[in-house]
Amino acid sequence: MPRTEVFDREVVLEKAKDVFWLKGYNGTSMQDLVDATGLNRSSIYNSFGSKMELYKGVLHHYQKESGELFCQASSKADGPLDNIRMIFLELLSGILQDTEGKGCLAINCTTEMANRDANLEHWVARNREGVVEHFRELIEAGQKADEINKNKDSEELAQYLVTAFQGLRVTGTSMKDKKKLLTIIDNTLSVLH
Amino acid sequence: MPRTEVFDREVVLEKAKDVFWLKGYNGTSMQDLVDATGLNRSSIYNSFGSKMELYKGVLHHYQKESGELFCQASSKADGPLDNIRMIFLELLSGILQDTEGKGCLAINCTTEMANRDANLEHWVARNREGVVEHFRELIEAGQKADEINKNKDSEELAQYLVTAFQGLRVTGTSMKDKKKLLTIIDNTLSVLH
DNA sequence: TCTTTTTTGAAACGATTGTTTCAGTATATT
DNA sequence: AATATACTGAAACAATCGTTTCAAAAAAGA
Repeated sequence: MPRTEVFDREVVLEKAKDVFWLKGYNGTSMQDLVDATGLNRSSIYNSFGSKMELYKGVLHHYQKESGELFCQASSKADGPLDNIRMIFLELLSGILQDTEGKGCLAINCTTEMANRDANLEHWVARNREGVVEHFRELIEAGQKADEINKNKDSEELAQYLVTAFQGLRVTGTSMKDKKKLLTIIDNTLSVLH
Repeated sequence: MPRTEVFDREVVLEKAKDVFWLKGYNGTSMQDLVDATGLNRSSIYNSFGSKMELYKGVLHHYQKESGELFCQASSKADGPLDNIRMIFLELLSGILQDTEGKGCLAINCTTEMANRDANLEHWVARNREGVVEHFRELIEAGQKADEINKNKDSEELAQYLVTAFQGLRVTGTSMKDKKKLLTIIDNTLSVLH
């Protein structure tokens, strides 16, 4: 009976994501989204409701695929500690490739929007907790494998690593010296020993 | 002959700062600035030129007074290493007092605007360099006083500390657990030993 | 007090904001 | 092929955007 959606929802979210990522929520106009997605205004409202709902859809989509960085790191890594190092090296690679200065969508959302919308605030907090847990598991595995100091609390170390991770992402926006960024990573990871 | 300005430029910048800080550049309207400063629209344009020029004036004003945190830390500190710790504790205090979730104006500018305006990009980079230098001086003093590991490069440690500082500020926006934030600081500073 | 200079207030500017409307088109099922 | 459904396109919505305009008001020096 009904006509089916002619566009791929995931592809649209991907394209919308790029715009929000580059320009931020308030810096992105509906016209920007129309241009970027190729959809008509009414189609966007028909399928996503509003600009804010589209933004939240983009964040949800981003969260699903943000595990990619961790998968990539995991596949290249030799053991838990090296896995953690690889995560930071993947971040470094992302920073150096980020010629547009888009930064991190989650951090951009944190600094721009989290204090204006309770839903976004919760999303940011939960997203962070997910990364903390991933780090914690890697740290505990590293402690079992005697690669990481067993006297240190894995939760505390994980909180520390996520903070360092976010800091590196912010630093990488205004400072793209590879050598300096590498020494920052080395110093960061030295806490695990 | 001329009529003098009836308002205090610094006070206006201070009030405008609060709005930009809370809502971001794109999230702040000219009407918001009129309401917050109490000035008339034409007075703002007469004295500051445009919204963007006012924003840059606010950043300049912010930079001048941002040294306050470091002064406060310095006055309370007992030696260079303790000074560094005090800087992080002052940041922690600021995070816990920041009930509106304003975050850090410099970081907000970095993530929202630095990739859209070359002037702001340079401001962010120079602002960061200033903090790096302050940390480097404290580190070198700490090394001379045998409080900080002399085998580590002071510039590299300073870069690391600034990154950690920025990370803590971002983390503090979505996670306000004082105990956890304190252990993050402890882990961060353990690199200096 | 008169003159000169600048700020002030209010209104209006065109452009753009996010959103809605609706007639027309396209498609999957009956 | 007919029908039912919902997507598409273009125009228009009121509201707000950043900015400009200009006459009136205010204050310092003459």
